[in-house]
Amino acid sequence: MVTIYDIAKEANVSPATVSRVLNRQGNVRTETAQKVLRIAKAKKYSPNVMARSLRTKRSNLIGLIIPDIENPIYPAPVRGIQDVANRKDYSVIIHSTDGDERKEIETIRRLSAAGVDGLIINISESCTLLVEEISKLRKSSLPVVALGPRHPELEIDCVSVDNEKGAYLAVEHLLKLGHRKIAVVLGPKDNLSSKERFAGYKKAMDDYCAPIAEEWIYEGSFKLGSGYQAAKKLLAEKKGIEAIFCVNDVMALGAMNAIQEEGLKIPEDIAVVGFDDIELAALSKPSLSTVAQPKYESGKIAAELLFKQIEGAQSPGKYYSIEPNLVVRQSTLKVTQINTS
Amino acid sequence: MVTIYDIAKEANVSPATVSRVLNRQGNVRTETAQKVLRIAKAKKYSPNVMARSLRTKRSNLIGLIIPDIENPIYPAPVRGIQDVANRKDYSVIIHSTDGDERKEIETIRRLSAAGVDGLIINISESCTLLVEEISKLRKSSLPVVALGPRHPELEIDCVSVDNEKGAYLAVEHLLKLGHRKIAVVLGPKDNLSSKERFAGYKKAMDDYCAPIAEEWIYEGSFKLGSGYQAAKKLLAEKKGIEAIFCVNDVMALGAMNAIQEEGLKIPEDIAVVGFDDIELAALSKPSLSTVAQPKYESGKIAAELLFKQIEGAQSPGKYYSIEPNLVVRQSTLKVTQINTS
DNA sequence: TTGTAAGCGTTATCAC
DNA sequence: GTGATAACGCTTACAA
Repeated sequence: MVTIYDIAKEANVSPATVSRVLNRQGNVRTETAQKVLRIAKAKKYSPNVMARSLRTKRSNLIGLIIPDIENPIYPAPVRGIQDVANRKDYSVIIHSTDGDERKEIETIRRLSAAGVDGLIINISESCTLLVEEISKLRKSSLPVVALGPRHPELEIDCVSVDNEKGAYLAVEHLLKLGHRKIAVVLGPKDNLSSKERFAGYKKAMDDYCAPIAEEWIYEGSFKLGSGYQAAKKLLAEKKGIEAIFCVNDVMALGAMNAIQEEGLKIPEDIAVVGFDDIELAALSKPSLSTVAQPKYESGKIAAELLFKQIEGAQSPGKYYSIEPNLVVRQSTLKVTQINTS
Repeated sequence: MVTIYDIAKEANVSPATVSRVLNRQGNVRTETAQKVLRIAKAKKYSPNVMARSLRTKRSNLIGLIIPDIENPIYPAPVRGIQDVANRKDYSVIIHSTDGDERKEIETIRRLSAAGVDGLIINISESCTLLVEEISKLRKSSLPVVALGPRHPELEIDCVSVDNEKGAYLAVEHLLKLGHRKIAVVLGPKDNLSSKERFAGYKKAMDDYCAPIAEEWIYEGSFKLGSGYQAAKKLLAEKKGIEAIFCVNDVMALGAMNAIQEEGLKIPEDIAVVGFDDIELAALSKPSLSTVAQPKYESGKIAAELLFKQIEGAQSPGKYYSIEPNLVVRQSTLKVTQINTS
């Protein structure tokens, strides 16, 4: 490994000067600077990042904590984060914690000990210990931003899609199509996104004076199978349901499978709408109406907020809400529209 | 920040002793050790990783370079790598380089300068500069393993699915079903996986004495649209094709869309088989027969190989081939089988 | 069993 | 403009 001392010796200058040149701090004669640069290049010098970090307290690393990179909603925001980080000469360390609070806390500690310059965390459930841990980070003045639903007690920058509004759009769409008996398939009960989306469902139903029956509400797990189960159960009970709003696409796909297995037609017999707009949604038969959220964008914005903090800005714990938009496809077309499309 | 000096002072011992305790090196009286541990805990000491790395030349970081985390074939191996790394108290830095050789080389340099203890690289195309760069790493004795197709000139550990065999299985399956005129939709022409899969196609055709026509070979881009285009073209030319083998599922899905648009039935009129077994494959209508590869596993194995090197094993540039397996679904059922299933 | 002290490769504060 | 030199926080011979 070649150090600034090696270069200094060869250039007949002090290591300090070499450092100054390499960091373009000025205050060096152009001649000397060029000599140093030339030698550094010849010797293929590359700075020791560890040593530099030790001195400067900057690692050019940011940490990212998500539940699971295998969940198809994460790769896009991750890529958004990578892109802005890499452009700033930063690398990103990614941990999948399965939304397990203990793992999350452990990872937070590990990463802050590793000296990351900032942290982006996706909080899926509201856990008190986790919230405490994050508050500690804030106090230690490590830049942090939350990606995903905001936790009410957490005073940190947060970027998330407006889940309530998205759900409202989806359900309103069903209502406008003339449906009244609209079932809803939720995620795990502590899940923040699910809660927000459920709130949107209720608001839309209220606004359109559609009564909500307890028996239309099904608590799922975000997984394909649970959407399938939900639809099977809902149909078996013969509640006369006209449409189903699933709080994510994966469950909606499962539900569609179940509905078709029962010999019913979508959307003629039952309309289905999801949430997320995963790639699959456009390709299923029928294609799935859903709520799209700019996922890459949300990662990008989160990273930009983080870098603002890293570069010294005070973070007021602002909430950046991303506008969702409704994507109408075949799973909710009016019957009369079907032949036309 | 609390350092070992703070603890040393409070415990009336030397920093060296604190270090010994914290690293459980033994040679410390149990009493002293316990006192140190207690104080460290009370003061919420956590070691400065930068300083430690500077001394030990170990960062507990590994780097991972892939084309694009948004490509659905990567999250699973990534997760496999994360899991084995995290269990060993390592974190993983992930870069998406879009398979751009310049970015790849830049990232390799950045990561090795950052002091990662090892590198896992997914090489999708065979670029001479990249190969050179990787050889350099090997010479500098940085542990490296390749994930994905092996580059012939590269003497490094490599784990990849046996693409040729997988393709062979897929095409053999079609042949056994009685098809002879089997078209193939390839990826970009320099892509290594695509080449290997094409080789499997040819071998199977040869083995079953099925002639191959130049006009059945279509060069795609791995993207949905290119599968669609391919099928449209193949059908328009009326070559009497009976089946299509697409070297990845995404193109196969596109092809199925096109076939159905042309009013043809799958598999009655045309059979389709893909490669990858992405989640979508099971859910499409009809569901897609394809070649599955244990993706999570492959990441896991790659990481395990890397850690063997990190822990001191010599790497002989071994090639670990992962067995693919054929998944038969509706897109290739014999007509007579369809009603039964 | 414990302490002293010399680095690891930088950066940054002084002087000159 | 440039050069000593003292950190940064840790590990590890070598002494004691």
